[in-house]
Amino acid sequence: MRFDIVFMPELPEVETIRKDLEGAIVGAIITDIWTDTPKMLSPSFKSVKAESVGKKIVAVKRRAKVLMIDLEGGKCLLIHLKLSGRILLRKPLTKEDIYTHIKIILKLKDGSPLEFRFCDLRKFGYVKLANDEELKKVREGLGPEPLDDLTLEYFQKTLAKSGKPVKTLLMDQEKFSGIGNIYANEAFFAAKVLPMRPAKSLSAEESEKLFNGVSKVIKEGLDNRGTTAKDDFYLDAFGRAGNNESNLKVYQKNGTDCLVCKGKIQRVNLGGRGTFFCPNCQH
DNA sequence: CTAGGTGCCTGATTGC
DNA sequence: TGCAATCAGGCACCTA
Repeated sequence: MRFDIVFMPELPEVETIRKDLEGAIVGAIITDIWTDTPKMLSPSFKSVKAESVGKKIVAVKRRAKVLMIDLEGGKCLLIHLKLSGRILLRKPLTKEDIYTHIKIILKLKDGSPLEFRFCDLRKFGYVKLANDEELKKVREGLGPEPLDDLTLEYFQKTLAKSGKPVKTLLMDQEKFSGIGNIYANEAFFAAKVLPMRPAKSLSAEESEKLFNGVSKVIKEGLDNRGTTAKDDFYLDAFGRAGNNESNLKVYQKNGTDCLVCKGKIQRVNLGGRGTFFCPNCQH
């Protein structure tokens, strides 16, 4: 078990963190920011600090996999966890997370007795003080939210226009959004469709099944507060694991028996990503 | 426009 | 044994 390597937060994980944060830090004032990795802050550590310290947090929103911290006065911090990012709310001066790669700390007061710790082993994540263009890109440049805005019509039209492997297209954040490797693999199993098929080769019936599969697995993930899988170690903002692992049918299960047909789950590389499927159930 | 490649980063794994 | 090369992974950015 690699307990602190990759967490891969997707929509259900980021939304779970968002809810945790909303209940805990809205109303708090950022009193200081610390980092040992200034590269993770943009446009610069100095500007993030200058625009954030002294400001009250008025809302915590989410768009796709991006967290949006709205500050009093209209500025917004965009936070992306990428592969290995984690946010932990901890009491100041505790050493609970000393081995968990703390990179950025927002110190808070008034409404929150907690420190906001951004931990990230890979350092791929970021905290970005968004300008208007970046804000617009996040709000309008990403694909529709799978549970709120995604329609079957758009889904089928978008698939019909592309010859890319359908899983690669589903994970394209500009066409769709919030779907990462775990939920993509599970959606294809639910739909009984092979992820390497060219997107436009899916029949209307198959693409509708996939549409429903996406909705099903994202909802399950949300209801279970995210997936903490075998080789991952996603935690919510209070350090609790998600409960969705028992719903996984194929992700990281290569070599094991399919739960439906007793065939063997296979793994292939698709667009540089591990792709898991049952060659018997999925066509 | 799309398709493909690379860089970011670190720890586990594999190769010699 | 020890050390170097390889790999995974979301996404930005680059080139053809």
